[in-house]
Amino acid sequence: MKDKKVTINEVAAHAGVSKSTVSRYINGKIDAISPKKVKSIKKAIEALNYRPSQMAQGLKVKKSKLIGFLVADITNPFSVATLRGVEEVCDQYGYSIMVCNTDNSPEKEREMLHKLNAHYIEGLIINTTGQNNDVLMDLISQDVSIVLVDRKVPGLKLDAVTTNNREVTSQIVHYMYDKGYRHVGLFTEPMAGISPREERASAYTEIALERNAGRIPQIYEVDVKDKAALMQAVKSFLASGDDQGKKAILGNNGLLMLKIISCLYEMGAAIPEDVGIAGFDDTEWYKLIGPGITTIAQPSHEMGRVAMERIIKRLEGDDSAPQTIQLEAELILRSSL
Amino acid sequence: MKDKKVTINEVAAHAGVSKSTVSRYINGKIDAISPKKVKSIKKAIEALNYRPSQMAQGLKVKKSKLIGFLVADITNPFSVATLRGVEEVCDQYGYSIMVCNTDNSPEKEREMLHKLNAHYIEGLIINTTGQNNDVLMDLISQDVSIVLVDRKVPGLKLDAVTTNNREVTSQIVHYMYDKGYRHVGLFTEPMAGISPREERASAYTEIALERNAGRIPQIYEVDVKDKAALMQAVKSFLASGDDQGKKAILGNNGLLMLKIISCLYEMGAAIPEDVGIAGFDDTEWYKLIGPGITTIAQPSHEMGRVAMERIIKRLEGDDSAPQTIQLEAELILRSSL
DNA sequence: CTGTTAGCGCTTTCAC
DNA sequence: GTGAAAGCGCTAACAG
Repeated sequence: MKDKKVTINEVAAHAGVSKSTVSRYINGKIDAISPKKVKSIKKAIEALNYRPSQMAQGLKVKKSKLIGFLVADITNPFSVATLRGVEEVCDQYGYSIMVCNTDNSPEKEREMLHKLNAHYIEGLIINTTGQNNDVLMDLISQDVSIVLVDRKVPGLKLDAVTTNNREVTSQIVHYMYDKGYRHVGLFTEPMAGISPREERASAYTEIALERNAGRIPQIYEVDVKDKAALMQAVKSFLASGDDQGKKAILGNNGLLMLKIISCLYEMGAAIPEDVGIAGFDDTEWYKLIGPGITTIAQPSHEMGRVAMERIIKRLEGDDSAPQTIQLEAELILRSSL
Repeated sequence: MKDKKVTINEVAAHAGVSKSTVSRYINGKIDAISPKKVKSIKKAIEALNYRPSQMAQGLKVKKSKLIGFLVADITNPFSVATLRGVEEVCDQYGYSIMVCNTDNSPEKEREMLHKLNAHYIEGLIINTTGQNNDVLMDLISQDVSIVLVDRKVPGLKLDAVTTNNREVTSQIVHYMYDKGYRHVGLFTEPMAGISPREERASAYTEIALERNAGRIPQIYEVDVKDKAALMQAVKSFLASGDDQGKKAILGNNGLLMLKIISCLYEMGAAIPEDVGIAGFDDTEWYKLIGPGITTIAQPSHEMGRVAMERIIKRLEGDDSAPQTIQLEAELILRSSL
């Protein structure tokens, strides 16, 4: 039962060659080996069911074939879609993924980064809190390729993959006013220096100011985890102002949208009759809820792919200046507005 | 910039001790070291920002601190919830998780298994296709602890964590008939030897036979990916029989439910007026769709926790007979029936 | 073409 | 208490 792992030595013995030759074989230097030895090595490997140890290889060549994927919350469908994209190209190149959640906690993020580092990850795709730039720099200096997804960090010269948050936010806010809404409120998770949130808020503010002169843009920073507070915020928005003109909510991400809709549902508010709503991230159930939720679909899967491809390029030696790749989000009109 | 990684040797040099002593320190054998050396080592580690290499440690002690999580599809919310559970206890014990998707393909599963094996995973939590028992046995013989989640495999004596599929399926099917439905159709992904699907189908069949004498239970095996075929199946079910009595659909998992509801929505069928529906897995949006979807909530998060705890126990040396831990799913009544 | 040798970063006897 | 030495499984010169 305890076969333990078969090593290169046993293969070498079985095949009657030295382990260097087996090593050559493993590494594809087949035409530097005599055909007969190739055969016997191949046979030995099959007979013994041998698989080279990543750990040993890695220790030697400093390549773990591991990619870290550090997200705020894997529960967010956005993250899962991204992960899938990352995975696609990882598979293609023989990399494996280590997934970690930070729950948006800088401390946890720090811890995870150290852990990933101990595993000698070669690449890191991260949705950072922005509070651990020092650790990130450490990683860089140890030759791990990093790409930021979704969130950029001011002052960190790193590859990044983002969406055109400003443009698309303007677009939807304009659309909301065009639809006749007089009061558009933005609900967002705490901005805390997180770039997409800030970009969206800033684009929202700009348009809201422009389209609704005299009315102060209403931004509600809420904690998705705190249902009661969220309910409170929603109620407060609905009760706000002079009560003239229709109101609509713009939700900053899919998870938050879910919670907001949930609140509306509990309050018995009809969409879009009582209140319009639109938000970021498109999940498959958006079209099933009530009249269908109008939304901004982010190319999350694509973002994952692109991010990982960037890492591959870096790993292959590309050392051009860090670039941020901006992908286009798409406005999907349904009937919640 | 290229600081490269600092090693135990540098720490030893900096602290003026041998690397053995540093090693002892790392491994917590502190009271076997003189206090002054402890101090200087500690200082050196901090100064140098040293982190021991998992790879080197692992190679030496045959412990990678890596757990494999192999699921059919991480896109399924069930999998994500489970992953979160697994992660919780992993964090607690210093393990990291390697996540892989098999897409229910035995070949891909096999490949992933080999990859994980090359990384010397210590534990494996798997949602298996059931077609790679040989590889699983290999892993076992190499001392990796395996626990099956959700899906059991006949003939494989392994720890498993499942839900009480039969009981809860009976319960809901009874409930459906009690509610006055005369025709209950089960929609499931291909059973193909996958235990929960079979258990549910068998429980369904039993109750359907019992409650609706004379009518043959209707099981539709469909591919979630094939929208057209699914639509066809739904239509066929709705058109079936003598058209007397209300019809209801029982969907075998969350992803499938989403697709089915989507079909119903496109067909303009009202829930529950035109057709009742209920299914497995509870996702947060279930309650927001139409009248709210009646469902069977599986304790997926808990399943992940329990599975990983089992692995920890095994890793700690527990070698009692494999056990299957059955957790209770819960019927959540809403208004889709 | 192929084997010998050294060593990746760490742990672990085994003496002192 | 502590260091020297050997070795985990593998790769990479370096000879031959």
